Amino acid sequence: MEYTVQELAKLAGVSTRTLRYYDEIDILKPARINSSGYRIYGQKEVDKLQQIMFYRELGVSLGQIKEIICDPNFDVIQALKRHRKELLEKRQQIDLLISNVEKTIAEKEGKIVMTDKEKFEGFKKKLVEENEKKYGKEVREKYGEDALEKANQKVLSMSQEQYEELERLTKEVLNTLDAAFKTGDPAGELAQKAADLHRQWLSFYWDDYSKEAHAGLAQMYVDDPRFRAYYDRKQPGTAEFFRDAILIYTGKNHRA
Amino acid sequence: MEYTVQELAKLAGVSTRTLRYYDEIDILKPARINSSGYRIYGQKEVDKLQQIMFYRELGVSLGQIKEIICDPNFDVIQALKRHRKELLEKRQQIDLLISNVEKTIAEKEGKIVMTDKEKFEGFKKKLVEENEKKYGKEVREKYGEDALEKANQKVLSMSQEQYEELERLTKEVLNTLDAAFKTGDPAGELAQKAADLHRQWLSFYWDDYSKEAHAGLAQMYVDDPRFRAYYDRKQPGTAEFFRDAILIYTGKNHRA
DNA sequence: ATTTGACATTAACGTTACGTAAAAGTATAT
DNA sequence: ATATACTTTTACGTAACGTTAATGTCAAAT
Repeated sequence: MEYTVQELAKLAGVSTRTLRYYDEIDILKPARINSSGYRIYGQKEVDKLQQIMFYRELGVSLGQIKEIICDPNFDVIQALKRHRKELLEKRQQIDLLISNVEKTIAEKEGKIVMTDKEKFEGFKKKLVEENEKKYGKEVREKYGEDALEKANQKVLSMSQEQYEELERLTKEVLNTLDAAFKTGDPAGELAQKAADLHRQWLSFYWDDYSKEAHAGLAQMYVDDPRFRAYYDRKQPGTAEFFRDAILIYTGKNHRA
Repeated sequence: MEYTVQELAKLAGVSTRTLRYYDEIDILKPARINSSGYRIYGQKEVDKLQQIMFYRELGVSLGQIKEIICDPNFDVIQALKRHRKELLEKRQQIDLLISNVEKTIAEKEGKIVMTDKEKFEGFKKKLVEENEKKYGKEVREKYGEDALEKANQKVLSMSQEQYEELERLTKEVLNTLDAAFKTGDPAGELAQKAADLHRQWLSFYWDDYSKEAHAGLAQMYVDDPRFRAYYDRKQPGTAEFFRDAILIYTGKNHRA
C-alpha cells in the first residue's frame, strides 16, 4: 500500500507538517518522489513512523530517536519489548498520580492530612531522567540499582527449570572467577571466560544486554560495599579483578 | 512552611527557572519578596503549584491553566475530580498502546497480521475523544472494538491448558451455530445454546461480562467485514443470524 | 576580616517540534 | 475552463522553558 503525505498523516493522526519536518531532519524519508515532486510513502515507512511514535509517546526527543532507529544495530523487536516495559512503568506512574489526586481530594474535604512532599508524588519521573543525564558517572551505579530492582521482580516470575539453570550458572561464574583470580591476569582466558559466563548470567535478568551496562555494573561491583563483600568473600581484591576482566571483555577499559 | 525558589523547586521536582518563569507569566507569584529580593513561597503557593502540575501532566498549556485557576469561580475539588477522571482515561489510552505494542511484536514474529490502521491505534487520543462526542450512536460499536483489543491482550498471556480449553469451546460454538443456522430460528433451542456457549467463550476474554457488551459485540460481528467473513465462511447470513440469536439471548432485541 | 561556595537576582539569547502563512505548481471534476 | 483539493518550498512565529552572563547575598571557614 502506498500513501501520499495527507493519507499517511490521517492514518497516523499527525499533521502533514510533521511528516515534512521528519523528512527535513532525515528521520523519515518518503519511499520515493513521484514525477510531480509529491512524497510517496510505502510499507516500510508506515512501520518506521509507528516506531517513531512509540518513542515520542515516551517523551524521547527526535534527535535521540534518530540516533536510535538509524543505528544499524537497531533491533525492532527488542525495541518494542522495551516500549512495552516503559509503557507499563508509565501506567504505574499514572496510578501513583491517581492515588495522589484521590488523597488530595480527601485532604481538601478535611478527611486526611498530607505533607507537602506527598503532594508532589508521581510527578518526579523527570528528575530521574535528568539525574541520569547530568551525572554520567553515577548513571552506571544507578543502572545497576535499577537492574537490581528489576532482577528481583523477574526472579519472582521465573519457572522452576529456569531457576535451576540460573543457580548452576551462578556457581559456575564464581568458580571460574576464583580460578581466574589465581592466575592474576584479568585479560587471560579464564578471566574472560568468567566475564562471558557473567554475561550469560545477566541475560537472565536483562531484556536487553549492552556492553555499556555490563561495564557499568562491573564498576558498581567495586563501588558498592554489598557487592564488594560478595565477590571478595574468599580473596580480597576479587571484585576489582572481576571489574577489570569485564572492562576488557566489554572493550571499555580505557587504560589498556 | 515557607520555601525559597530552590527548596520549592526541589520539593516539586521542577527547575528554578520554571518557577521564575511561572512568576514572570503571572501564573504562580511568590507569597512575598524578602529584603534581599528573594522569592518566598508559602502554603497556598505549594498547593497552587500542585494544581498547575496536575494540569500540565494532562497536557494543558500554561495559558489555559492561567485562565482556569485564575477564574474566581475555580472549584478546586471539582477540578481534582476531573483530573482523576482524565487520568483514568489516560491510563486506558496507555493500555491501548500496550496492546498495540504487543500486537506489533506478535506481528513481527509472524504470529498475526495487522492492518496499517491498527498500527496507529492508541496514538490518536484527541481524535478518539472527538469521535466519541460527535457520534454518540457509534459508541456501542466502539465498545465491541475495545473488547477486541483486550481480547488480543489476554490471549497473549494465556496458559497452554487454558488455550486448549478455549480452542475446544471455539469449535463447539461454531458447530452449534452451524446446526442452529439450518433450523433458521434464532430464538430456537440450538441457537440459544450457541449464544450461551458464546457467552462462556467470551468469559475467557472479558473480566466482566455484561449483556450490553455481549449484544454490542454481536452487532459488530455483522458490521465488521473481518468478523462477518469469519462467521459467514460456510453459509452467508450466519453472522446476522448469530447476532439475532445473541440479541434474543441477552434480551436486547428491540423488535421482539 | 575576608574569602569561599552555595545560593539568589535580572537580562537575554538559544532550542525543540512543530503551527501557520505565502506563493506557486498539480490533479480531478464539472 | 474554472473550481477545489491537493501538493511543493520558503520562511517567520510560538511555547516552555534551558542556558549563559553578569551581579548580588549569606553562612561558614580561614
